[in-house]
Amino acid sequence: MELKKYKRSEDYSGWYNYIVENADLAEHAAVKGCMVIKPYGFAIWEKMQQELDKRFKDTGHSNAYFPLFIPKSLFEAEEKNAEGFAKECAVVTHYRLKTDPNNKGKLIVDPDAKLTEELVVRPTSEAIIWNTYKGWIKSYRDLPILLNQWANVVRWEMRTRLFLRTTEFLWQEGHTAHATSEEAVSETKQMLEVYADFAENILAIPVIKGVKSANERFAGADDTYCIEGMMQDGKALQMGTSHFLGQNFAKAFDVKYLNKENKLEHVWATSWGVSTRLMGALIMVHSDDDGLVLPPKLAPIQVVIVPIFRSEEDLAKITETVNPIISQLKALGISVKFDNRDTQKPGFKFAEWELKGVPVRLAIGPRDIENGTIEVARRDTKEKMVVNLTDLNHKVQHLLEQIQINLYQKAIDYRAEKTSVADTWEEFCQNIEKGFVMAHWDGTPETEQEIKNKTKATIRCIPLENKLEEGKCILSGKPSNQRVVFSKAY
RNA sequence: CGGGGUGUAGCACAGUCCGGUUAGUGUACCUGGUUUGGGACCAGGGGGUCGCAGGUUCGAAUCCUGCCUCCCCGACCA
Repeated sequence: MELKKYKRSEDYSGWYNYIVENADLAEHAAVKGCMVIKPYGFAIWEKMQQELDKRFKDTGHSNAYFPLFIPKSLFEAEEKNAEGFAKECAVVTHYRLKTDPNNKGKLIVDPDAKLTEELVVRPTSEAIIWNTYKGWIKSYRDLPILLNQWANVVRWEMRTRLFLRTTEFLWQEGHTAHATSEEAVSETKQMLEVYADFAENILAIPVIKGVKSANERFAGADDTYCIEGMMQDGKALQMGTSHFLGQNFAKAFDVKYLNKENKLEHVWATSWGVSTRLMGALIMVHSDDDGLVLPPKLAPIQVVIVPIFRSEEDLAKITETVNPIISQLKALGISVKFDNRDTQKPGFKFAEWELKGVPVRLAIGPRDIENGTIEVARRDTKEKMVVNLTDLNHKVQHLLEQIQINLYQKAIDYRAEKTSVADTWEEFCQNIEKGFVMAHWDGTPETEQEIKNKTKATIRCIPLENKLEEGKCILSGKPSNQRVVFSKAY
């Protein structure tokens, strides 16, 4: 373990990388653009999965699994989708290697093992799934289909960052099929609500729910809904999307059903996903110069107990006191780690568990044993207090709830502080450097592109439940009836 | 793909310009001792094809050529 080196305020991306690597979340792999998610990081992802999966099941979805490879002819069926992803697809062209006759001990691709049809490594699964749905759907009685899959996908991005954008990443993708447009739209919105609820109540990250402009829409969708969060550098991060796909994929894959009137109709579709990018959001929203700060609901270890001892006898006494505490906390559903290593000093352990973001730390030594007390420290505010052992269970339980709430509140306050309203172009240019700017827009892709060229800011979304008001576009001056969220984004 | 860096012990780096003992420092690791309420101290020790491949030279971490990695900035990013 080395001493901390990066400050959030001075070198944001250095700070971010430092936390990812030193909190044992992930590291760069031997493959360009890919990462190894380490056990501690993966434990957090598993908690996210559990929370999300429960919500998917509660809203009637089941899990399934589709292939990693998509034949090129299927992939290209939905034209816009194919076009949108074409330039970042990994493609399998051969299925065999052989020893190099000219270079002993080396392998070459066997030219005789060329595939007759190339396979696209999925960047998203609409194509393979809708090709499958074609065989499953004949009648309105077969609908809706409500599926989700947990999978890896590959998108050959030019530039990658741990968790935020990696060549291979883990995600879930929901793919549903419906008899009517209304039903599909309502599914799209329902899943957006699920994501928002998860983000705010579990990740403790406030999000803006909205619709994407045409420029930012998913390739192949009629509408893309999203949740957008603000990071501690004022930039936006798209944290989840839910797409209303209309009948685009049904038409591309010829998926029709007979309705009650015995007429053939194309099926309506949605898809929705969140990825390991959420790990990045979690880090960037809550953490500080001492390391990771985890919301209690996602912390693999919620409480760490650090004994302070000189001798074996001291430790034995402490262990005797601590054991019942551990059982009691565990009985309350709290995950506890007793760090009784005798190879590290307490100060070292304090720093290490702070770096790893454990929400609550308990320290207990001979002094406490004598007084029947224990020291309780919270990660988010660094406050310490000494409490009686008799009060401990409730105290800890309460504290975990408080930390969860406090992290959310801090994030929402920060966002409010960094969000401004702009009515002139000058104001806009000034404020966009700080964070979100609410401004009028004339609704055209050209204007949005122009603003992006000039400022690097994009429309993150048109907020749902937006209040309507008359105004003039920040750039073109043309009339507009609502403000949209502008920001620089990851 | 363009610009800028970078690659030397697990990690962070010095040494490279100007070639020349046995490649060094901090940290981590191992052993022993003293320590332990905020990242301990002392002593001893182990660990290196100096990114890879060629070349120049009596001699290369250092000079030359080619290739590659990773990072940062940009373009790209459903």
